[in-house]
Amino acid sequence: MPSSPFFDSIAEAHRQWNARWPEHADHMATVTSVMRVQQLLLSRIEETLKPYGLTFAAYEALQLLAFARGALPMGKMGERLMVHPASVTNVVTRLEQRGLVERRVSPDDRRVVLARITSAGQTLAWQATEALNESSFGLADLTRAQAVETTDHLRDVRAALGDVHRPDQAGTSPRDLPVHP
Amino acid sequence: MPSSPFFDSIAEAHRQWNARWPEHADHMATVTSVMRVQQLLLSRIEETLKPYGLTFAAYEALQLLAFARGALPMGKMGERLMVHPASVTNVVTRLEQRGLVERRVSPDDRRVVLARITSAGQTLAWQATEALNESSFGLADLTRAQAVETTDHLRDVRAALGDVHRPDQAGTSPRDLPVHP
DNA sequence: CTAATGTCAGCTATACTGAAATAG
DNA sequence: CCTATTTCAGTATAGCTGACATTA
Repeated sequence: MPSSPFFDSIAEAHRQWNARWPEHADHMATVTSVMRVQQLLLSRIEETLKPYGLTFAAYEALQLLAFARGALPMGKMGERLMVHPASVTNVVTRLEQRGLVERRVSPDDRRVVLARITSAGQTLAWQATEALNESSFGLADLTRAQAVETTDHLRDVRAALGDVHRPDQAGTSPRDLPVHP
Repeated sequence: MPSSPFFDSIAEAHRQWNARWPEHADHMATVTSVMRVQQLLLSRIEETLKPYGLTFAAYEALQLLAFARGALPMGKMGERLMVHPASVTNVVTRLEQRGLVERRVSPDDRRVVLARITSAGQTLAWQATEALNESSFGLADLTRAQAVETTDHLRDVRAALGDVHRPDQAGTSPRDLPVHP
């Protein structure tokens, strides 16, 4: 919760940075803004998900399987979600204990464990998604135009972070998944 | 449609959402973008901070005290950092054990505990800040103009989240800077 | 043989809850 | 008596490391 309604702590931090390190203040402010928005959004989203017993990480894993046709290898889930392999084991185990997901060994490669969503999991994923959609993922006060613009700018940022290639530069350089360096 | 080896998982998610819940796909994409950027940035930043033995949360607390003239009440730190009071106790205790921060009871209100940075803490905070500035907080590939634009858009988002009230205030984003180097 | 996949134990850190202690 | 501030114990989760078994 914000301390004072008319005090923007990020603007304040930008001022202080600008007085000392003016070359770096703008990038600092961008990073701080991202962190703050993420914190606020995560808080709202987890509040929305709480009735379904899901954290956002658990929801992301479940929704990934809900969209997937058939089963996904654990490793593939880690790539898509950009989380550590051990974290995939962790979250899938908890979903499995609740009967939302099933594990089975791949017949093609017996090292591989496939995760598949159950019908109970599909039902819960659908309900949780409905709730998130109803709340506009916490951004109900943002117009769709603002949402699109923000996503576009964040695509530039993701491009600078190597997460995506700009639409105007097709297939030029490598992509490695920054999961664990 | 050729399945490009460089596919944007956020664009992919937006496409899937749009096929099912077109009213909500744009907001979903914004939230997913914020989460992804935060994840990538945090990873880079914590890598930069690792030589100093600081997590990003610990750095934020230390830097808050480095900017503060004198001491800050624990509760005030929690407000500024937007973290739970128990988390403030947690991080300050760890900083105190390393001699970077000192606690003392406020003479004005003996319920209040004041935290003050030590000279060792000031030195470490300065070094860590230098390292972060040098790395442009992980955003070296982003121009300053892009950084400013992104911060501006995220201010709209923060306004929609109640984090700031008047987005049209001047002085927070220097628009008189060169647009492109 | 080496490499890949997933799991496990163990560690650290964050974040919250509810109770308690102290002080205003 | 009531409220405010901080701490503490306990719980849950996230994320990582290193070791390991299994299999390709």
